Amino acid sequence: MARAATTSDVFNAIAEPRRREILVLLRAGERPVTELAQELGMPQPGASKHLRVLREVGLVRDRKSGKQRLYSLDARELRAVHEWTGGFERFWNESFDRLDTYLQDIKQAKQEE
Amino acid sequence: MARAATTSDVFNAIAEPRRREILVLLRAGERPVTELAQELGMPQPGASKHLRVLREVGLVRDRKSGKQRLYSLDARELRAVHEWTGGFERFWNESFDRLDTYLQDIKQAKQEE
DNA sequence: TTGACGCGTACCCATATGGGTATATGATGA
DNA sequence: TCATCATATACCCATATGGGTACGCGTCAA
Repeated sequence: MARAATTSDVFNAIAEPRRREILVLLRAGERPVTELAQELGMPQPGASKHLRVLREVGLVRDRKSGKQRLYSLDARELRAVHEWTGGFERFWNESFDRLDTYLQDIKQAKQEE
Repeated sequence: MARAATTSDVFNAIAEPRRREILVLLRAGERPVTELAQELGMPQPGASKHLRVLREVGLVRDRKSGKQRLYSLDARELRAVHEWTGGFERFWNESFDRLDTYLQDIKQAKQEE
């Protein structure tokens, strides 16, 4: 069954380093494929494929402009990832040495409810 | 060349829904593999494999306890993901309709420097 | 020492993935 | 209409991935 389709999951879409680079590049504004490919140091078809994945999960948009197709960022989906990881914030804030104690406190508090 | 090794990249490690579930489950405290497998509704070897990936990227730790091996969360690496996505915050906060204007403003401000 | 647990690994398999090259498609300008 | 530029697709390939099953290994109790 392999992994869930990349094209349907934002987490999977940003699992690719190149795609993350593309998103970062697009923060500076919309860009045509060729330019992105150049900045990534990869052939155009490769960039196009990555952009397709990003488009299908909704992380980028495109609009035609003459012969070109300009891609732009649509970061809304990234918010979900940000919030999901945010759900672990108290765990990385806790000193790891104290984590055990911390968990025991929670457990105990729960039993006392 | 396929994708970068899952075992070396946190983004890749959390691209798997099951692995994300495991992390969530571990927020409640350390657990043995069998229990996790049960809660995930998957055979133990499968859970072990996912746990191995999580361990190799440093998202979980394990300690032996008699016949069991207890896994616990180490969310520190998730912070990187949280911060990376956080770098896009201003983009999902901006109304998308206004994004163009926003970018132009930035561009103009830059030229005026 | 033996048997039962709890777990990690080895294998095998179907499939998704990313890269590369060639080529189809679309739009523009002469 | 034709040549050209900008992109997307179609293929082909090597490889990583996740799932399932069988099994090896260490630990504990009797």
